[in-house]
Amino acid sequence: MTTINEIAKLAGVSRSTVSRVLNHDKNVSDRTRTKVQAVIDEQGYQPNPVARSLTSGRTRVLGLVIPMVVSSLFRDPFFSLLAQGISTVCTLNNYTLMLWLMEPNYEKRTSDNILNNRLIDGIIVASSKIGDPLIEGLITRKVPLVQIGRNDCPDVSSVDADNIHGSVMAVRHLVSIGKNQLATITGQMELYSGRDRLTGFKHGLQENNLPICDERIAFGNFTEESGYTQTKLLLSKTAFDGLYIASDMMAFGAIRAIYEAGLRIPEDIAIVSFDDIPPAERHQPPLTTIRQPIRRMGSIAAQTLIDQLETDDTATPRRIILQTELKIRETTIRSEFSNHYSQMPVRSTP
Amino acid sequence: MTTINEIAKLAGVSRSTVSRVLNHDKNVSDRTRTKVQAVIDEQGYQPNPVARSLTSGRTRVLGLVIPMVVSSLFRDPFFSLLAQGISTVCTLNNYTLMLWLMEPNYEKRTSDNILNNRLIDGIIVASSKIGDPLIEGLITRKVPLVQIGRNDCPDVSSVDADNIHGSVMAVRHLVSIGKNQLATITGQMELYSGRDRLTGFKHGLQENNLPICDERIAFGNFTEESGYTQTKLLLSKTAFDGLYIASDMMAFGAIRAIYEAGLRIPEDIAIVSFDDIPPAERHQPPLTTIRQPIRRMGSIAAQTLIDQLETDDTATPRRIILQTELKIRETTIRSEFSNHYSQMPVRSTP
DNA sequence: TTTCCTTTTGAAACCGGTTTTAATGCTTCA
DNA sequence: TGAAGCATTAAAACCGGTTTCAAAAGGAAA
Repeated sequence: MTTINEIAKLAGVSRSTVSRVLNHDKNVSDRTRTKVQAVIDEQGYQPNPVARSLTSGRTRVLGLVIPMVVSSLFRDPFFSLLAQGISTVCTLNNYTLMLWLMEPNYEKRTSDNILNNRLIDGIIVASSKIGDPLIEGLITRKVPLVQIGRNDCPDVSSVDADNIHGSVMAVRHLVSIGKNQLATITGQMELYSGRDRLTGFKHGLQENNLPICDERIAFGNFTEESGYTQTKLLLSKTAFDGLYIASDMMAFGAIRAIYEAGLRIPEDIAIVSFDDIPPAERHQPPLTTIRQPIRRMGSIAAQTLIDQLETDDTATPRRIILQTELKIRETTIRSEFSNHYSQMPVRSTP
Repeated sequence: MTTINEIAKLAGVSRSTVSRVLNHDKNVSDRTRTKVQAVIDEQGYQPNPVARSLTSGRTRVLGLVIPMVVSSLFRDPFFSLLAQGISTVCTLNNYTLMLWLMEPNYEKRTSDNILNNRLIDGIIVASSKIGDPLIEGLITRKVPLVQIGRNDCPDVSSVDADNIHGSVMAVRHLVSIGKNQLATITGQMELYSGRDRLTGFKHGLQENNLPICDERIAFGNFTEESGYTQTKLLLSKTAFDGLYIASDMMAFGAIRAIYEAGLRIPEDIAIVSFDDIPPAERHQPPLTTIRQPIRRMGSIAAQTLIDQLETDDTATPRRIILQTELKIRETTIRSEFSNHYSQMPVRSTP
């Protein structure tokens, strides 16, 4: 691999000069610059980023941590979309992305790896648990950090969707279509997104003078599976005509459970969920859901982090909250042309 | 951040000695070793990996490239599972993972970034297109490489599922349940996995003395969407009682199309797909599919690459082909207790 | 032509490690 | 007691860049 010394020799200058040309330093005469640049181009020379990093202290590498609290979480398109948003911004800014998937089995180990890794300029942590030691560690070590999802610590930058307001909108919508016995299935209570969506649900009930009944609150963990089982649980112990469920994935499970119970959607139970991942629209029936701009959250987080790094201002935290949007589809309002399953053959006798 | 010099000073030795202790060099007296180690532990000193890399030429970073030929591809759990497998092996071996998602819009740009990036010791490329210039570039630059998915070049290591044999099994199964008018929807022909599954399908037909009819071959691209549209296309132009479709995601689309056409599964059309991603089993109806061990492909690829790097033997390519398995579910054989949709309410009149 | 100032360039120091080479100290043995 | 041999350690060179500092070159003014 060619080094700066060889380029210097070929161009007949010192390596300081080559370095200046590489870094667009103005203290180089035009004649020298063109001469050196010609050699660089001819040799297809690229400076060694490791050597560069050693002096500059910068690597142009960002870290992305995705805790797989439940390993199946990553199957959820949420993280794919997030990664896409982040990756694109990195590419456009000539950064590269280092990925850590935190499997529960190796949580401690991965966490240590991340903390001891000095290759990254900054890090994005997606939906970490409340009080996650990794976050504490990153803060102590002053690693520039942007969290996806809100956090308590006001010193940390974060990008989040307005979970509370989104949830209020969900309740309003259910009320507006005449539902008044509302139940909810929450996400994980270890995540702010899980808590906030429950808080918003309660706000919504209060706002509409509806009672908050504990037996109409079931606790899920964002997985399809938990959506299914918690819906069954709710159905078994209480009556309700509207369900606010904290993620689309869980809604898929809920719909299964509701159909298996022989109930109609939305006539018997209307459902509003949260996320609006791509399959939400394709699903039968298509989900009414609170859309959060997942991919955009990723790109904004990356852009924020890069801005902080490039302006050398990692001290002042930036906290960004993105608005959500109610997407009305057929789990709350049956469209005129809707035909959930109506063309699907019902099984003849076994 | 503490450096080796400070440790040396504190321990009252030269930095060479500290370096020896760090690298478990035997030429250090026990007395000195304990003394130095004590200081290291006390200070919580970790050597700077960038500086280390500069001399060692190793970074302990692996690259992972996921071309998003269709941007929606990454929504497919295939890549999530693959990434999981790779990530776990990296963590266990103290490697870190650098991720590139190749968006079609920035393909050239990303490709250049990857090629000019000298931070990685080796790279794993997942389902690259046939003749992908990135691969050529990596080979020319002698970057240690493992491909997920087969390739023509015998010099490159690869990990692949046995697409051809798996497809033959699919046909055998369809024939075994009495189907003899078989159609197929292929994956992308730019991918070996797409081609091989078609090849296997044809082998299967020949083996069973069934004709190969061009109008029963439709060309998809692995997306749910293409599964839907290509199934409609097939239904419109030919009759068939068995469908071999090259991915689970496409099968989801195909099922939609078949139900919309008012046909029964598996009575009118039986379906075998490929992959066995997690939703395949949960789907209604659950998919009969050829299982490929996706996560394991990822971990084997990573382990192979790491082995090659650590044994300094990146010259001899290793080509690994993993066996597939037929998972029989309800898109080919209705179970006794099956109840596809039978409990789901059919829409009353609008 | 000389002087002074501004550009431009090269030499040297540095980033934080590893590795080679040379020096030191300690044993061992004649 | 002195020389040889070995284990241990320090000094120095190196990895491939950037940056500081000083020197050289060039140009303008006197």
